[in-house]
Amino acid sequence: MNSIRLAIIDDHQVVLDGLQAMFNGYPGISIVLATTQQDELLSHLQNHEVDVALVDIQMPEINGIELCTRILKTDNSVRILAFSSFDDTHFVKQMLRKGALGYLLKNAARDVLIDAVTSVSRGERYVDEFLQKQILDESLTGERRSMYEIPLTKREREVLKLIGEENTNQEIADKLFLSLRTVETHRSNLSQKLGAKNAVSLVKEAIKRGLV
Amino acid sequence: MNSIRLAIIDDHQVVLDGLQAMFNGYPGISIVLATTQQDELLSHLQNHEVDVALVDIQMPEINGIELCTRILKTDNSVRILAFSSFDDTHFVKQMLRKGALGYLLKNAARDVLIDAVTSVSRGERYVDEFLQKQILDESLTGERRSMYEIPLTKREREVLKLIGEENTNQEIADKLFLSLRTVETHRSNLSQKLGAKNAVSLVKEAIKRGLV
DNA sequence: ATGAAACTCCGTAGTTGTACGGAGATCCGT
DNA sequence: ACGGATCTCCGTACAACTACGGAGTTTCAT
Repeated sequence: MNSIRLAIIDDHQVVLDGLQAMFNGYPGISIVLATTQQDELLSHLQNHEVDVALVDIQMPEINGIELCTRILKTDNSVRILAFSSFDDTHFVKQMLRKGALGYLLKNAARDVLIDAVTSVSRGERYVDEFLQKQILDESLTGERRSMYEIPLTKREREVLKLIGEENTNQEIADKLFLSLRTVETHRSNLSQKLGAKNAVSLVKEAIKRGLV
Repeated sequence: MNSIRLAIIDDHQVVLDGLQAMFNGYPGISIVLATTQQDELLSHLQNHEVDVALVDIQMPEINGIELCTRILKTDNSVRILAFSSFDDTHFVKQMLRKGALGYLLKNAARDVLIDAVTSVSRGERYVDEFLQKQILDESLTGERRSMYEIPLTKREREVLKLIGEENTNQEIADKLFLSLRTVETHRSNLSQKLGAKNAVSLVKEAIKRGLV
């Protein structure tokens, strides 16, 4: 049985080393690439076979979902295992929909890591136990959807973004070619959806959602 | 020559493993503790000698500066090496003032890590090269101080914090036993100091400063 | 003990955002 | 082709914040 060819990308050298160390004594997995550069990963994928890519999805300047897409565009046979300390369930679902086959939290222990990589290499979905439970809970209660998940319309997101960028309603109206009143409506809808008390809550939401 | 007794705290297991791996082949440093729990670190310090503590200063629920203080309160002979991916120079300075002897970025390579731990163990300050340069630049130009650094008075910080927590001026006045007008004054001073256009800018600042 | 900085408070006016509630136009999926 | 969601716009009244500018009182370091 061949060992699993694993490529790793993370912007922190220690994490790369930590992972190498973790997999070192384990023959079933061999690390074929460990890098901090997304270009390096992509070009590697063009020239070499890789079974699993362990991807840190919260790197500066790079959007995790975007990176996921690019990886699959380069080689759609790679199984992606997302690696993050971001535990918002909605984000997890997003990643899984965008092509990741697994989602692991950074505080995972060695055994879990090996287990996850192995599962994913076989084409099986693997989601961190904690998150699984979380998602299940949310599905059951139906109600406990994270703030994050409250769906906003495209327009609302645009407006929220501009609010976060310190525009007044009038400025937003000008930029989006809307009437002031329309912007006010969107804003009011946003406030209601997000349970926001005032501009401050809205900004915080905008930041949470990565709009700012 | 005895090897340096190093304690590590970080909330991610991989990072702990990565660090252990990095120091493994190096006899000059021996890791006496690697934990994700702050309590564990503190109780260890009470019963054992530790030369250097490598501290992840951005852990959930725990404020880096606060942790620093606690460590030194437990054993003020420990040399603290802050370990973070947060590269705001003002924050770095804060940490160094609050008792950390070194500040290292998480993307540091093995050699740098060893160098840093060794220096710090000798009581020498160690600051990440990139940050050193940054700080120097800022000192020279005098002007490029990060927004972060604009000094706020205690009251102003209190007010800014409450603004960030979604209070209206009236609510802030009530909580601090001030007149509404006073709060308005503070707010106006804050806006001026921070070049804030509106509430939104203020919140962003509050977040940057870790007040929220 | 003296002065600078910080903290406190106020008046007046004007701008911006919030809270109601109503309504036509458009897009999109079954 | 129909219905629901979305997007657009408006009236009115009120709440919250901003922009000026002025001034007395602590507090604290030299």
